[in-house]
Amino acid sequence: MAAQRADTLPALAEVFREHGYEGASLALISKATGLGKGSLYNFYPGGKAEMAAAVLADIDGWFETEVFAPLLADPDPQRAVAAMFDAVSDYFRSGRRVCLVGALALGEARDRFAAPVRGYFAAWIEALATALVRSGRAPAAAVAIAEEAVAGVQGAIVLARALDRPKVFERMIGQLRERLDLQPVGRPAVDRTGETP
Amino acid sequence: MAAQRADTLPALAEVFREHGYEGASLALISKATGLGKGSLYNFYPGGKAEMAAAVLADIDGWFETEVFAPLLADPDPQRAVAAMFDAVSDYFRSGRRVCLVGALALGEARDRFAAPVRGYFAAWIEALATALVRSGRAPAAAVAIAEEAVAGVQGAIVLARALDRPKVFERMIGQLRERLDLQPVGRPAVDRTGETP
DNA sequence: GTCTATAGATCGATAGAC
DNA sequence: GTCTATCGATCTATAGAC
Repeated sequence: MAAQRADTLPALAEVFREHGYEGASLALISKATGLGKGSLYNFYPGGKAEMAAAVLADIDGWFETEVFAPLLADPDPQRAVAAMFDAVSDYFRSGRRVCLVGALALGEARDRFAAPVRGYFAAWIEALATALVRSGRAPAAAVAIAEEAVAGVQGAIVLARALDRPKVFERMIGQLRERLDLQPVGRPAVDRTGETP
Repeated sequence: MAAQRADTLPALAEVFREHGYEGASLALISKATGLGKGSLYNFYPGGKAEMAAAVLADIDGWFETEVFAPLLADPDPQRAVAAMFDAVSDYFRSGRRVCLVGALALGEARDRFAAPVRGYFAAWIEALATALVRSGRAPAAAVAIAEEAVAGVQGAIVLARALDRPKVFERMIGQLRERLDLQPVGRPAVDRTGETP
């Protein structure tokens, strides 16, 4: 059914997001991927830890190309920042979808994945701060604002899930947009369920 | 060793914070509390679920009396909001200590504790919004700002832990203080390790 | 490459002595 | 009230047939 290891990543990511690292048992993973344990260990000899690491790398790669790279390279940094908010709002399904990286940072397996977790957030903050500097902000202020925005996204996910109100996520993203002096670009909020990592 | 069930709550809370709900095995809990499984089931016949529920109730009670009530009742609402930031900064150990309620909202056991998790955040937002209204804000704006502040605290914890930089937490709390037009009251940052839930 | 069967450890929970 | 012993279930991981 799964010709390559990469084909299993979306299902794997969903299981880890929904159940956490400890809660994602091989039985759940087997059901979600449609693969027996033997097949899973064929793709991931390192077992569950390697599966989670592969998912993290996949997520990091997606953000790298879809979010961080445009922030660093788009000739119009303001537009790049606006596109970032569109992308994260889509990616996190208006807060209905958990950020696996953030959940791992809070959760039980924190030490095990400390390096990739730190790298993800550091790259995000650095890319956003770079865009803010290119749009005219002072470097020190840019970093502070970037940290505030990235943390704001994470906090919005926590709060929207805790209250079970996706509108809270949307409202907070809107507030962050305003604080970064941007308007939504109005990209259609297409449903991309299962498409992105 | 533990004369009453309440005596076990601090150790229980720490285990759940450090390992999450699924990761907090009875073996870990037994070691942290110094009690055998038999004693634990004597205090908590419902097992691990009842232990976590008791911890959540304890945390909620602490915030209710130490944070929410002053926000609602302090004759000087500005001072109450400033005291709130002092209290949460102490409580979360500058981001070194995870918010168990937030972690549960993101994590595996989300559905099981949905009601107390929602109640905690709803009470916090309502109390903060009330204080903001009493200090002169429009009701609608007060709720939006309160949500932003509560989510900001949660995001600050995620980011500070992910980056392993407590200073990030402190800086973000400072930004939130400014946004709510407040100055730190300069209460000494005493170490209260193990004292609060 | 995928499966079933199973090992070995650990899980939550219970029973019963003291 | 606290302990030890233990149950049955579930866990991760492996072995080996196909």
